[in-house]
Amino acid sequence: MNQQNPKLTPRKGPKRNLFAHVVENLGKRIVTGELNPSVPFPKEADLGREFGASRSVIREAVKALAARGMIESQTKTGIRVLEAMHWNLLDAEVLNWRYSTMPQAQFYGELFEIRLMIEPQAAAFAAKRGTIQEIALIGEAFEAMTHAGMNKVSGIDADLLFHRSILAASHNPLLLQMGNLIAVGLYIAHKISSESFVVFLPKHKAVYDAIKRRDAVAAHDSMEHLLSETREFMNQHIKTIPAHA
Amino acid sequence: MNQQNPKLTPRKGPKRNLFAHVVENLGKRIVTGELNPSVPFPKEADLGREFGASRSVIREAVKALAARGMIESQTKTGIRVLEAMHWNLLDAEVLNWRYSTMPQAQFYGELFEIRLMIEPQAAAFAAKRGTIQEIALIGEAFEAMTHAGMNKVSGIDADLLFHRSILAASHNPLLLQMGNLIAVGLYIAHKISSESFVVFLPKHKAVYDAIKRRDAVAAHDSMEHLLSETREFMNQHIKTIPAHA
DNA sequence: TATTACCTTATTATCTGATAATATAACAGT
DNA sequence: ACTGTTATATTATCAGATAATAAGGTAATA
Repeated sequence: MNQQNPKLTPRKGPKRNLFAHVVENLGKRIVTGELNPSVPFPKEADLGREFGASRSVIREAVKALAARGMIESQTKTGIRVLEAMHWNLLDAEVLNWRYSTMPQAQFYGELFEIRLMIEPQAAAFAAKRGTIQEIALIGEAFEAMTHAGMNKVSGIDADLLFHRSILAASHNPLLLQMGNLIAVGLYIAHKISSESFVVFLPKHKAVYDAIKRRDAVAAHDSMEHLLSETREFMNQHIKTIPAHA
Repeated sequence: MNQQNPKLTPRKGPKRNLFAHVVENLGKRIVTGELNPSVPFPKEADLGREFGASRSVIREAVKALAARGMIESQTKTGIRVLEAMHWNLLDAEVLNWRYSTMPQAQFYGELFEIRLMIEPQAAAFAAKRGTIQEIALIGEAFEAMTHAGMNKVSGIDADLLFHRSILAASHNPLLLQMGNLIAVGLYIAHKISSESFVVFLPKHKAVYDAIKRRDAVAAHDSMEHLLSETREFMNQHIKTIPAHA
């Protein structure tokens, strides 16, 4: 009965998906530190008033954030933000919230540090353990990259698929979790420089070839090389880009 | 009004925390594959009947699982389980569900592969970037380990704190996420062999000393050594243990 | 036959207004 | 100062609505 008035929310306002809107709004406020463990968190009733949402929606949103380790809710005590060390930073949404509220270079730096720890070893595992079918999927992703040309979206998709296929071929389910991280990384990379993945096609091929011929050491090193070069390339371009949207 | 009857749930039954019980029950059924993308997921109404819970509780539980990437819910379509690649496997709860429903050795193997990728480099970063205060915390955690003696719980706590402090000193927030993974790993390790962390005290000290003297290479190598030795030790003991509880 | 437009329906999304449980705070008694 | 009791604010759960939406069926049309 509250937010329905079209004059109050004339356009662009969160019409449907109230739940998602509340989650995103609170999530972003938490990652920016506007809501933090030290300040009192709004009560369910306050949130309902603020968003013009019923208590059900608010409670569901609170549970969704709690499942990501960002808040905790207790009878009588109310809701409170947890320390950042408890957050599920590899969750796709949390990654996006952080990305959209952090200095681009810093976020990108964090991302690549992890990728450099994970992906070379994952490539080595893929070379050692990947089935023929799994390795064929890596090849298909590479083919898709070559055919994407300058098409940005399909380029990102293919690039992401390439890296995800390697994680899948490594036969460690925990590694697949890193896919989200790579996805955000690629999104940023292509935003910074759309031709980046064309430039690095040969280096992707080197990784694929190494995996295909079961050369774990070469797979490791070529992946490490690809990532280092990409990071270097981005560091040179990132300063030319103003603060992102 | 349904499950309240004390005769139906005489003891041990999920009296309070209905929400947590539903989340855990569904979560475990999903990780075991009993509920998977191919089979139709129960509707909200069915779940409410099964758990003797109101729709509110069911919906909140669904949102909590959806936030972990395990299910998706859509009007008219209903709920469906997502492919495992979308799950937040590093979430503390998901880790526990998987641990309690997987062969111990396999789970432990997955875990240590990741730890070996992450922690040596994290130790190197800690040596390079850690503040004096952060490194002091690592030292305190080590002291706590030495004083824990054979006290299992405080030993695990101190051990976990030791590794977490190193992650924190690495100054990459994404690495802190790995803390959950280490926590489960330590829990299993001490279950397999309670004296393990006494045996490895000197190797922990080596890591701490290297970080304290800002020797990144030594920090990396000593952490790698500690983890490799621990894994080896566990592999020798793990077969003597029957399937866990 | 194939395609499009419309209608029906099952299911989740949201709202409203209750009662119950519980942790903090205030208070009283020693 | 300490300990036990009571009040109160807040979340937890319940119950029963209406609204929105996507899937499937049906009919009109080319």
